Amino acid sequence: MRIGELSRRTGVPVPTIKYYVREGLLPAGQLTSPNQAAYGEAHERRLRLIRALLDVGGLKVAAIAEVLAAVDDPAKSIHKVLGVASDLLVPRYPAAEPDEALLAAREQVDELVTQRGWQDVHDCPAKESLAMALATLRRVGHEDFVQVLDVYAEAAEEVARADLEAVAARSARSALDGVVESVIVGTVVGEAMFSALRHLAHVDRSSRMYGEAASHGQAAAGGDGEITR
Amino acid sequence: MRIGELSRRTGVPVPTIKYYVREGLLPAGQLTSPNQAAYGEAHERRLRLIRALLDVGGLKVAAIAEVLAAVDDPAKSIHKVLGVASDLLVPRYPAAEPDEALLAAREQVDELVTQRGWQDVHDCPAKESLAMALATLRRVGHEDFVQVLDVYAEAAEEVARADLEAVAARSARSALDGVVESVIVGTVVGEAMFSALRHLAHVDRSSRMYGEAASHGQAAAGGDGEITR
DNA sequence: TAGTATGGATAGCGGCACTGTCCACTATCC
DNA sequence: GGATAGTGGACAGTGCCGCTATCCATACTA
Repeated sequence: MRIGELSRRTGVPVPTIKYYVREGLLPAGQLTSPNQAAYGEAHERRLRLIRALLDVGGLKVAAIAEVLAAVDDPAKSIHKVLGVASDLLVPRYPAAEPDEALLAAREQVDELVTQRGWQDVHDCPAKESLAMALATLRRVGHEDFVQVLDVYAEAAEEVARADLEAVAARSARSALDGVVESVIVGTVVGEAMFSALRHLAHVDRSSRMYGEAASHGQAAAGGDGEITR
Repeated sequence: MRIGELSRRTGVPVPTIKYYVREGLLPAGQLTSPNQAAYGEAHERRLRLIRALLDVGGLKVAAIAEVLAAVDDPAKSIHKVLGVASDLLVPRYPAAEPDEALLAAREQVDELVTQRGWQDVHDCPAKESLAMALATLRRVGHEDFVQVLDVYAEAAEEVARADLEAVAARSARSALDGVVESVIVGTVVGEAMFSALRHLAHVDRSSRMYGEAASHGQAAAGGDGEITR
C-alpha cells in the first residue's frame, strides 16, 4: 500500500501522515525506490491509534511520540506502561511555588493514599494533579466539595479494577504487543468514556431531583423559569 | 481595589486581566474617573474561577465566557446549568459523516441509556461523546474493552449522586448564586479529581497484580526486565 | 513635581497541529 | 511512449489561541 491508499483508508490527509512520520509518531514506509515506499497494515493500525490519542485523548503530538516509544519498547511491563501512560496523560502544571492551599491539599492527598492503602504511588504525578484539583476547590471557595472524595475514590478503585481485568483478559489471548496497546487505549479512551457517562448520569439524576418535565437545551440561551420548561 | 492589587492577589498578570475583560469573562471595574476603576471581591472570586476553569478544566476562553454567562443569568435552574456545563465541557467533535463504527456505537449508547433507565438524556451531547469513544475502541481494534461499560456506568451513577448531594448540601445554606457556581466547579474540578484518582488506583492495582517491587519511573526511559526493577 | 500606575486600544508573539508548495522522480493508463 | 497522476522529502506558511508588549493621555502617590 502506498501513502495515498493509507490516507484513503484512515481519512488522514497525506501531508498529515508525512507530518506524523516527521514527528516520529509513525515509522516511515519501506522504501522500494528513492521516492516510493510501501506501508502495511501495521501502519494503518498505528495511524488509527494516533488519531484516537489525538482526538479522544487530547494528547499532544509530542506526548504521543513518547507513549508510542513506550509501546514499541520491547522490554516493558504492563505496570511500567501504565506508569508512562499516567505520567503523560495527567495534566502537568508548570510548578509555581506552592501556596497554602496547595500545601494543605498535598497533605490531604497523602492522607487519602494511606487511608486507602494505595501502594507504589509515592512519586506519581497523579498525586500532584489531585492536589492541584483540591487546592483549586479551596481557592475558589468550594472546599466543601471534598465531601465527595471518598465516593470518588471508591468508584475509581472499581473502575481501575475493571480496567485491569480487561487488560488481563486481552493478555490471555493476545501477544504482549496488543496488551501494552490496550493499556494505553484503556487509559485514554476509558477516561473519555467515563467522562461522558458521568455527564449522562448528572443529567439523569438532576432530572429526577429537580423536575421531570425539565430539559436542558443546547447552550446559554437564558431566561425562563426556575425548574420547568 | 485597583487592577494592580487584583493582579497581586490572584497572581494573574495585569494585561491578562485586561484581556479577560475584553473577552467578556470578567466584568469591567467600576469607573471612578476616565482612567481609574475599582474592583471588588466579586472580581477576585470570578478571576479565580476563570483560572480554575482554564487550568484545571482545560476549557477554552470562549467556552468559559458562555459558562459564566449562564452563571450570571438570573433565571436558570440547577438542572439547566448542569446541562449547559455538560454541553460546554463535553468534547465537541467536528461531525464528519458517520462511519459504520460510529453507527454501531450510537446504538450501543441508546441501549445502555434505556437499560439504565436514564431520563431526559436524549439530545445530550455526552451521548455522542460516548459514542465517539466506543467507535474509537472499535476502530483501533479494542472493542473488547467495552466489557467495562457496566462497571463504568455504575461508578458514574454513584459519582453523580455524590456530586448532586454536594450541590444540594451547599444550596441548603447558600444563595442560589453560589449553588450554580458549585455545579460548574463540581463538574469541572470533579472531573480532574476523578481522573487523578483513577490513575492512582491504576498504579495501585497494577502494583498489586504485577509485582510488589515494581515502580514506575518518570517516562519512557525504556529497557529493563519485565516486572522487576 | 517626579515617578509610577491605570484604562483603553491595537499590534505582536509563541506554541501547535497541520497545510501548501516545490522538486525530481515513478507508476499507471491509454 | 507519452500524458497524467501520485510519491518521498524538504521547508515555508497558516490559522487558532492565550496571552504579552507597546502606546497614550490621564491620575494617583511619594
